[in-house]
Amino acid sequence: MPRPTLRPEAADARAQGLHTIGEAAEATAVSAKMIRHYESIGLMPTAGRTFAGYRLYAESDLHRLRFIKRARTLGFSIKEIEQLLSLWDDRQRASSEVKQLALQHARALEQKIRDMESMRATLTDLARRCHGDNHPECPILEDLAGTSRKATN
Amino acid sequence: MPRPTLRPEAADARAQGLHTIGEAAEATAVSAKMIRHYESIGLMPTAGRTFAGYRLYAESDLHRLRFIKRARTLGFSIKEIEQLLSLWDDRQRASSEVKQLALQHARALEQKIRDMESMRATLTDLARRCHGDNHPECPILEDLAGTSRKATN
DNA sequence: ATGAGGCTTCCCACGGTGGGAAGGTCAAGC
DNA sequence: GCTTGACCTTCCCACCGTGGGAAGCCTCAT
Repeated sequence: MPRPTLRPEAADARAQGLHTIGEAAEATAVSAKMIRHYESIGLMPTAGRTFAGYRLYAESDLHRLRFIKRARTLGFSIKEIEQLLSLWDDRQRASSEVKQLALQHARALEQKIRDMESMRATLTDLARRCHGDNHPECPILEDLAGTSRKATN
Repeated sequence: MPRPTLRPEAADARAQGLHTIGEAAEATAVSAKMIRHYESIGLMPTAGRTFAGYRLYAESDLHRLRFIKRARTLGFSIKEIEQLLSLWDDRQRASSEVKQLALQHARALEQKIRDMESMRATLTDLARRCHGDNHPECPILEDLAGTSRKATN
């Protein structure tokens, strides 16, 4: 995704509606650190620069950053976001691939949720059976040590 | 948690019921790699060695490794496991601290579960509304791009 | 004695994010 | 004009937990 490197003066940049990385960060809730990172891994196109070397961002870049932010919030991995972005860039493509990605991710989430729910249930059960007083006996430690007779999961 | 460094011959070690790291790994489902790692970060005591430098593990070590394994399975972090182990080592201590740790961890899990459940719901909703056919319009991409009118979360 | 397979240490990778140092630049105020 | 402070740049390091792999010993069975 190469893009011509612009090298306007800073003042010109403002006039053209371009934003510095700090402004882009504020506008998209993606830290400047992460914006540079996304550029370095190719998730964002190589940013244009002022003569002084400051990165410049147009509205379309902010749009893309918000897309990434939203996808991260939904738990998509960087790899998955790469795919989503390429599908987004290529509007011609059928939506079935996108749906596929979304459902696959939803299934992965379901699995994780089940795992964590199981952990949570075990923990609250153990905690319920633990007096939590001065007595040394504690079902939680017993479970972890494998010395309790009734395993809870 | 220093422990006298034993330096028996390998044959002696077997006779004393000691295990190599590979045997310990198999017996506890903790990889040899991770056992060394846990030693390096102080979660496991410095292992005794044969003259040849091989690490040796007694039953109590396997016990501790199983404890760690179980706690990791329950999603405790290394830091939390450190605390749990110190509570375990010091049986005198009241069980209230353990209960505290368990409940705290359970609450953290609940939060994560809620977050992931929210993501999952959004994704399945978007997928449901996506035709998944050859048409380019796709609510999923629209949501990510922020162009859809009804946000789903 | 040889070879397979275990063990040792050491370094590197992942994903995703943050911290911080050292240095250049911009805009505002005097 | 010059200083000051906020911003930008690059670069390296950290976290957590785990795995991969290289190079070099060690042990045991044949």
